[in-house]
Amino acid sequence: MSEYKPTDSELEILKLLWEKSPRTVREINDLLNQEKKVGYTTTLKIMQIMHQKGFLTRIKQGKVHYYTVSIEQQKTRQDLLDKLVKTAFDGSSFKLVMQALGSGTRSQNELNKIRQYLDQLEGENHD
Amino acid sequence: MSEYKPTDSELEILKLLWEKSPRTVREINDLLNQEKKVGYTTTLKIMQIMHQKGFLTRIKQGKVHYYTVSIEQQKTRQDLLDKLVKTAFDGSSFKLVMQALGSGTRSQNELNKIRQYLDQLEGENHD
DNA sequence: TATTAACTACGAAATAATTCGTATTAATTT
DNA sequence: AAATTAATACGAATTATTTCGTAGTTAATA
Repeated sequence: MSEYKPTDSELEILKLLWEKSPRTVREINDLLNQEKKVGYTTTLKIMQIMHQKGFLTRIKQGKVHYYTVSIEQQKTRQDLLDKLVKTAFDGSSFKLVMQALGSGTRSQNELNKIRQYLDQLEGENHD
Repeated sequence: MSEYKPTDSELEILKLLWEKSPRTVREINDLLNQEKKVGYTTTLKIMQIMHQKGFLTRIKQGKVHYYTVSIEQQKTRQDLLDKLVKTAFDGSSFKLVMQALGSGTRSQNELNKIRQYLDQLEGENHD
């Protein structure tokens, strides 16, 4: 039940690897540079640290390393949500949901999907 | 439309000041120390920085400063949510809501309040 | 008024995250 | 096989945050 709290830079890399794994440092760095200027060795270093933290696995092929993400996106998202709930929403995920619903217009479709999900949750509760 | 991104320590202090303002550094530090050990000058320094950043206003009375929080809890929460949506939920607050709903059992009452709110949002959309 | 107690200001150490330069190593090309 | 290219490893500089010691100031008290 360990908790994944990647930093912002790590999250940018995780995002790309959840999209597609494995990738090399070169590939990740090229993708990152479509957004902002960042040196190759910077990306390398961060990926090495992530590997050390167990966020990534890697295999060597020739001289390059192929990195694969080893933590689940869903679990990581949950950990980040939990942290936010705890630090900024008095520990109440209900409050967080209400606030999140309030921001941004939502399509009919989304609203319905949320309703469906609520029904489903209610069904589960009634055991 | 400036964005409030308080650090974790700052958030702990903001929380106490949203609960009740104004308060002195001494009061805040005492409250913090109910949770964890933290030196007086540490708290002082952070509150000084928060003041400098415009998160807090203060008035001097005798030799003590009375600090008041000057940023809205709601807006701060929204900024933190927006950041999380952007960095970890592909920019989709819908995804965040769905995930947040999934975690933790919710009371009938909460479920109903969420439904009510959805209806309200739908009403607004239909104008 | 002198001493003490409590506060603020400020600089700097400690910690964490990011960035990058340089040395080294491995593969490819000439 | 020598030179070039492209990768990794690693240490150190940079930046941000947190922590705290010390000096100085203000107010209360002896």
